[in-house]
Amino acid sequence: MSAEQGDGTVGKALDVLDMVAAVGKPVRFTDLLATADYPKATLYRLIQTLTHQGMLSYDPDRQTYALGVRLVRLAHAAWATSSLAPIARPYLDDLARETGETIHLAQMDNGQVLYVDKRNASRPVEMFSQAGKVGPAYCTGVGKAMLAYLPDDALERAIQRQSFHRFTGHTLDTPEKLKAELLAIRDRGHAFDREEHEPGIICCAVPILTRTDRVIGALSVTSTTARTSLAELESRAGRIKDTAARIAAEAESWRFPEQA
Amino acid sequence: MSAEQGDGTVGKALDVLDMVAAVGKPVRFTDLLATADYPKATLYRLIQTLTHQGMLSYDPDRQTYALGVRLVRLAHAAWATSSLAPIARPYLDDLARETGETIHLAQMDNGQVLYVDKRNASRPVEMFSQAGKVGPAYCTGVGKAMLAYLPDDALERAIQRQSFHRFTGHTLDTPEKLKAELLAIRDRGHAFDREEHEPGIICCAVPILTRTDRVIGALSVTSTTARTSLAELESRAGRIKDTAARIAAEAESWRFPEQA
DNA sequence: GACTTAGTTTCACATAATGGAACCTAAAGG
DNA sequence: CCTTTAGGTTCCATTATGTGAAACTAAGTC
Repeated sequence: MSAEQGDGTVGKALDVLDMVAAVGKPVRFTDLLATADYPKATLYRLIQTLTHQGMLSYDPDRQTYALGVRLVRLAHAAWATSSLAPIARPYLDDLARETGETIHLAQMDNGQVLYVDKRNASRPVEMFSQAGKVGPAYCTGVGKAMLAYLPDDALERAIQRQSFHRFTGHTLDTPEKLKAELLAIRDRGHAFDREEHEPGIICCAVPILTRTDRVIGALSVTSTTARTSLAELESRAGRIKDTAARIAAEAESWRFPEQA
Repeated sequence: MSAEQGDGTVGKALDVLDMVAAVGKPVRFTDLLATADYPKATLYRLIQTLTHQGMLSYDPDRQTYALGVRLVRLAHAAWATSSLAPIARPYLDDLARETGETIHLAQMDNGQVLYVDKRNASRPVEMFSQAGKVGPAYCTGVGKAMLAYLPDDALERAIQRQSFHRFTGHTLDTPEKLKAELLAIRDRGHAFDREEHEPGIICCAVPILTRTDRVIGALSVTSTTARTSLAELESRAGRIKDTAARIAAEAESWRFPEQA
């Protein structure tokens, strides 16, 4: 939530956006001033610029700032541009229909898991209300699936900077346990979440890999211990892997259409 | 598509994002260099910064840049922060179910219409694939509904800078015709789109207004001339207005909960 | 009418962005 | 095999841009 102090002015501006995003509702100038430790004038100009650029919107009645419409436009493009999300859409639909379970599509975002899309057993797409969330990598099915297939150096870095929090009694809470688990995952080709993040919630996840074995995402089928056993979920593993492979294939052919 | 040359570095950086967004698929450095007229080194650093900040993602295999995940996170927050979209969601569902027609939720974005959410008669939410688009204000139902309730000065400005393009034979193509139409809309409380933007497409739209009559969005029921007549659509007007009023009420109470 | 509190502007100053040019590659051409 | 070209990256003197303390204004309080 605090300033990352990244690259120059642009970094600061994006910082401000993050702060506004973090609050989750329209903020007054002063609120931001309190959160950010930028001097008043600096923050002021930053906000002015962002507002001017359409990244923030200003409500003159209430004197509040909120994230602007330009973001929505950009995000729309991001979604469309992403090789993964739009391609995966119909596959997620199928998988959700077949399994009757909750489906997650995730990508790696700087050491964390970003849920990119979701299908809910009961309700249809909840884009933007459920997707877009981030979560820890080391204790979610999709997170572990992606970690397991990271190149060694990237994995090492990811593990080193990871801080472990025991969400439940099952959470893997040391680098060693995690590494052992990742090896096992690589071995069998799919990951489980055995109530490691939330009690009662289990899942089976597979990585989505390019031909060169680069991780571009992960796919999971999630359920509750009440509804489904881990063994039942594992019986789906083949089907999930198949789906992941199809998505990967299509993503690649779409993304690199020019090659012979 | 070309550089807007706005405020300083941040403006340029956002410009770059727009350019990447405009292409709609991963771009190489050179592609951008051709589009932007920034010097090589400048653009390079800009891109580096954006990549570093997670606003762009870099594919080292293909040496291409795409819009980054941070954008998705921010957009998620924008959606949640928006007083309108998340609140309107269930109402859109209801309206879609009742009418069996396509429903649009729109907001004003700097003189243009931004579609924020959509329900399709047949298919469920298509968030991000359909919403997020922008369109002209003067020849869409939602656009005119919002224009009609703008304060006089803002309206005047909006009309002045508007350039009129005749999309169909029915498009209102002069400021005068538009003004007359807007008065009529204000009079009856709802707007029509009489195939003004796309042939065969008609709609009935109402503005979403705060207690102080500020426009915060618009809501429309869209159909085709083949399916539905304008009169039939108008018969829904009361129902749509009612929905708009409920959305407005909830948006306000949520946004300004502190008042007595 | 003095006294906070919130937002906006100023201006001397220094950082951070600029961009021409040089420098790396790696692949294409002779 | 050596050259050329094109794509990509780094340098560095120059200066435009952004900085932030402080001054200022406009509303609320007491």
